[in-house]
Formats: sequence, C-alpha cells, structure tokens
Amino acid sequence: MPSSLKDVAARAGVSVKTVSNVVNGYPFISVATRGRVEAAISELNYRPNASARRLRTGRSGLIALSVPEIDAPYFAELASHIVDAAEQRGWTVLIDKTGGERSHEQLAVAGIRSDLIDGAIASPLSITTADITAIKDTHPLVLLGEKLMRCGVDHVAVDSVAAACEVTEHLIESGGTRVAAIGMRAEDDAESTSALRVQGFRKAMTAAGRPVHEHLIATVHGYYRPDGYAAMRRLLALPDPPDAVVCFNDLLALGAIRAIHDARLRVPADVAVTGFDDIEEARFSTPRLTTIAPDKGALAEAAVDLLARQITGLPPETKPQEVLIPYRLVVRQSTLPGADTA
Amino acid sequence: MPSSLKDVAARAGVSVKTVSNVVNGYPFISVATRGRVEAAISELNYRPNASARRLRTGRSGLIALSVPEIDAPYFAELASHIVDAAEQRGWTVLIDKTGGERSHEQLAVAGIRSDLIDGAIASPLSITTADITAIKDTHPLVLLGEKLMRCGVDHVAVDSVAAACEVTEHLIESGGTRVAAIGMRAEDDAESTSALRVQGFRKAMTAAGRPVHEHLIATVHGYYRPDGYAAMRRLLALPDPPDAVVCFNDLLALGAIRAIHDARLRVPADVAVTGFDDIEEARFSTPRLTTIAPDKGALAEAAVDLLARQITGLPPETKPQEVLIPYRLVVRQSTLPGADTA
DNA sequence: TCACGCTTCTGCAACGTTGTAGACGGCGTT
DNA sequence: AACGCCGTCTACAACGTTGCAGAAGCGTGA
Repeated sequence: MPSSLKDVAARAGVSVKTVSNVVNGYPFISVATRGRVEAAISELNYRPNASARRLRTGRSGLIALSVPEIDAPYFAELASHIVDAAEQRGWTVLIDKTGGERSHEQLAVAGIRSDLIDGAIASPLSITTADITAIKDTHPLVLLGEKLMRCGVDHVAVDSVAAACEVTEHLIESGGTRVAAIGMRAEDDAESTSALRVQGFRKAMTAAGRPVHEHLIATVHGYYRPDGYAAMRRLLALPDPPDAVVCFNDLLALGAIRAIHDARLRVPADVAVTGFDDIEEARFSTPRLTTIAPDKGALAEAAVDLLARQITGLPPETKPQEVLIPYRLVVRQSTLPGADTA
Repeated sequence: MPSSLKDVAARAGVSVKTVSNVVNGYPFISVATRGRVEAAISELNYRPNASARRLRTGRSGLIALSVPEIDAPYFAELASHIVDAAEQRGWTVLIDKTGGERSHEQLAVAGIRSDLIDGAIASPLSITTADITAIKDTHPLVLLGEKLMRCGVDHVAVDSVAAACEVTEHLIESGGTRVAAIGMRAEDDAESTSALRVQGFRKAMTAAGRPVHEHLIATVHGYYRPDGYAAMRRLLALPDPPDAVVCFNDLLALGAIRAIHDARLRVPADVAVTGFDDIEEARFSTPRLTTIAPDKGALAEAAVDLLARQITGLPPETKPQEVLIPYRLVVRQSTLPGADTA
C-alpha cells in the first residue's frame, strides 16, 4: 500500500535513483525534474521506508533510552526531556526499562536491538565497567548518573557528593541535631550514586563537627515510596530517633514523610526531611519538599548532544566527555515552614 | 562488525537459507545440521538484523505507544504495564508523546514511522473520528480511553460514567452536602473522558436528589497538579464553597488538596477529595487519596492482546472489540479518616 | 574540429533477510 | 524394478534504499 521510490519514479518519468537524489537533497537536479518529482511524491504521499534506509545506510533515526523504571517520576520526567531534545534532531526515542537488572541492562546497551537503533542513552544501575568496555567502541553510548564515571564513555551527571553535602549542611544549619540518611544500598559498589551521596553526607557531618552514627544511615533495597516508608519507620523506632533526614531521592522522602505522619509526628517540626531530584510531586506534597533540583533540561540536552556527536562520527582525537550538570538546593516547607520558594 | 546469515552459513558449511530456517524454527532440519548451525550462531554471536527482516517480512517487532505525556504518573504506570505485556510477546515498545496535539496524534497513529512499527496503541486526546477512519484499515491500532468508542477500532476503556457516578455517591454518602467536580474541559467534545465523567457526576447527584450547581463544576485546561490547584482556589473563593470534590484524575486531586491546605483547611474534615487513576502517589500522599483504581495490568494486557490479534491477521469476520476494564473504588483518608485500605 | 569539463541523470549492485520453487537421496509400496 | 513420497537442503529473487561508476548532453577554449 505505501508507495516506494519506484512508484514515484514511474509517475515522474525519471529513474529511481533520481527520486532518491531529490529526496536526499543532491544538488545537481534541474528545476523542472525536481518539480515533477516533488509533485509525484506528494501525490503518492511517499514516505521513505526506514527499514530499507537503515539496511542500506546503517542509520535508523531511532535512539534508545534505557532506564530502570519508567514509572518512577524522575525517570519519566527525564525521558520526557530527552524525547523533546531528540525530536529537535529528528530522532525518535525508544524507551526501554530494565528493572535495574544487569542482564537487561547489558542487552539494552549492547543491543538486542542494536540493529535497529543508532545509539543509546542509558542510566545504569547494576551494569559493570566490563560490560561497558566490551561494547563502547562499536555502539554509540552515553551514560547518565554517576556510576562508572571513568570507563571511557561519554557521561552526564550531577555532582552527587557536593549536592548531598549541601543538603546535609542545610539540615544542620536549620537546627537538625540528629541527622539521618535514607538511601544507602548494601548491594551497590563505591561508584554508585547511593555511595556517593553517603559520602557527601559524611563529609558535611564531619565538616560541621558532628559524629556520624552508623545506625542513622538507613539502607534500602529500592528507591520508591515504600522503601522510604519502611526505612523511616525503623529510624523512628530507635531509642534516639533523628530530627532531620536526608533522603537520596524524592520518592524515599515522600515515603518517609508518610511514615512520620503515621507516627503522629509533624514535618518539619518534629523531623525535617529533604529529597533529591525535584520531581513535580515535591512541589505539591504536604508539606512541600525541600530537595536538590538538577537541571533536567540541561541534562537531556547534554546527553542527546553527546550521542549525536558519536553517531555522526566524532573527530578521532575527541576524548570521552564528562559533563557535570548544575543543580540547585530548593528550600521548601519540609525543612523550613515559612521558606516556600515554589 | 555484526555477523550475518552468510557468515554463519559459511562457518557451519550450509546454505544461507538453512541458517535462516534454523533461526526461524523450520522443522525439517537434521539434528546434525541444526547442531552445527547453532554452534556457529553462538560462536559468531549472530543476531538477526531487524531492519532486513522488517524489509522482507513487513514485521519489525516494534509497536508504538502514543500518550499525551509520559511524565504524567498515570501514563507512566500504564506505559510500564504495556511494556511488560509487550515484552512477553517479544515486542519492543516505542513510546511517543504527543502533548495532546492533534497533528502529533495523527502522525503517531497514521505513522510518520509506520514503516518501522507493526502497530500502535494510542491514548488520544484531540484526534477526531475522521482521522481514525482514514487509517484504521491499513494500520493496526488499538485505542485507550473512552474517546471515539464507536468508530470501528479496537478499544479498551474503563466505564467512566459508572466510575464517576460511584465515586460521587461515595462522597454524598460520607456526608458531602455541597459536592463539586474538577476536571471538565471546555474544549472537549461529548465523547471525551472529561465529558463522560461529568455525566456520571450529574447522574449520581440527580439520583440522590441533589441539585447540580453549575458553578461547582470547575473547568481546567490540563490534567496536572497546577490545574487542580487553580480550580480548587476558585471553588474555595465562592460564597458557598464545596465540602466535597470529585476530581477527574489523581493529579488534579493532589493539586486541590494542596490548595485546601494552603487555605488553612483540612482534608477531609473541611473538604473531602477524591481522585481517579490510583497512581502510586495516591497511596502515600497526605492524606492518602480516595480514588477510582482501574486495573491497569488488565488494561495493558487487553490492549496488547487486541493489537496482537490485528497484527497477526485476525479472522475477517471478527468485529472491532470494545473491552471494558474493571475498576474499584478505593476508600482512603481523603474522604474517611479511619477508612484506610492501603 | 576536438578534447575537456560540467551538469544532469541513469543502471547496477549490494545491504540481510525470507518466500518460492525445486533438487537430491532414501524409503516404502506396488 | 519402477514409482512416488517424504525429509532435508539449496538457489534465486525480491523487499526499498543508496553508493558507485559512468553515460549523455552541452558549452568552452585551443
């Protein structure tokens, strides 16, 4: 049913190749011919067949975005920005959710669909340096997040150590005496986001002359509301419960707030809470959430930009880039009742 | 770099077609040959080239999911379920966000990428019956949501009228005397989700012998927290503000709650609030949100199933299906302080 | 006049895959 | 012994596209 170059060629009375040339903007075409071909194209509503084009040229105009979960608001918002940025370059985004499983991440990155996509942007959770180095030279790839910063692949991230440090300082300055952290993952290695945020937390505590009580660093398995809820309940059951909590993402923080409310305590009067990511919900929750707001638009722009550079064939001397994305500490009700900024 | 059938064939000492037959499970292959071919396949790490396959067979293993916004939690959760359901059938999902614009929805459905995808699942906002009928016979398509129920395309939806009716009844029974609704969209036609929910709201009010005050039906432009926030502020500024509000999705409800709290009122003591969709946030918000919970898993299953039936070529006598998905009214704190069920 | 170059256009081959048609032996039946 | 059938395998063409090489027509300068 869809028409091909051949159909257009027949209608315009030229060769298939000439139509191809018109479509691809080859300059040496007479005005008359170009006119006839373009007329035929629109009459037949011709659209190039992407599969055939990909088969011939190796380009599909499709890039993959691989994230652990797409229904986590942070990743959903990020995906939205990336789709926008990709669209501006005429690319379509294929979104792949890995569930954070290494095997799935390997596939996403090395590509069970590598024959369909021109490149991938991945936000890895469990994947290892070896997995990456195995494919980095053959498949255009940009990594998001702090994990695997130094394995020779283009990389976009927020400075987690600095951000965690800043938000911890904020809690201390606002009067937190026993500051806890929620979000360490026992299974993560030292490069992981969670490890870096713990590091920033420790740094701020030490700089302020506060002892770090290990039992106030609550571990989680996932990064969802129920994980934050459970962790906060454990913290509240301690003999010396915290009066301030740094959560490593907004969902953990929102779960923690829910647990605090269920314990008939108030936020921030009894426990101050901070998050990470600045998802939209953080601006509408009760109380509104103090959080670290990375510039997601800039993050998406940078990632797509780096990928574009790889796909279009970068000058060989270009080194893998490490892009640091700016962030802001947004202070809201969950740490300072009056300080609403949004 | 990736190996092709030809490489595998050379290595196994058989013809290209035999390798193709092995890959595709053609039965008449001797054990010895199959063994050699499979060995060669794994030694060369052969993967079929999807573009070539698509070119030859017309199948790509790719389906599109077209939603207005991917960072709206409802759509994100839905997308997640659909990706899971599609994965079980070996399909990959390409997620397309339309922003609710008609032109983009047309493209998504009729397919700027129709040459790449085998079919589409779309959740339309602005598209018209004419747009659909124009392409329904040539492109496998399943629609989500109530809009355009009767245009001869497979369709999966929740009974919005019944659900809106049920949640309104619940508010009346729990003591709401002035019940308002948030979520009508002036620009929507009578088939739209918002119109149907208004209809269910009116039905319940009338059945309970309550007058429907038109100024208590607050209109919105979008379905996000800020829209619910603004609408609720308008309602609270009325001389006879409502003491119960039916919101047409959870985000509107969460925005409304935020507005109520900002007005120094309590939920549900001063104003009871209900949502629609049962996004995860509704189970963790303060207060937890009473809402209509559609069975999203069933919805995704049904949609992918119907699409599969179309793609694999349905028996010609099969009529377009209209699938109604079950839902539950989940009562939580936002209408009954003690009634938490989740 | 002829060689040369430029513009415009064309035919052929190839990308990796699968459908069609058929080749080739071996086996059972007549 | 002849026949047909079945299991196994293969050759060829085609899907729609683009790179390559080159043809045809025309003008220019020697």
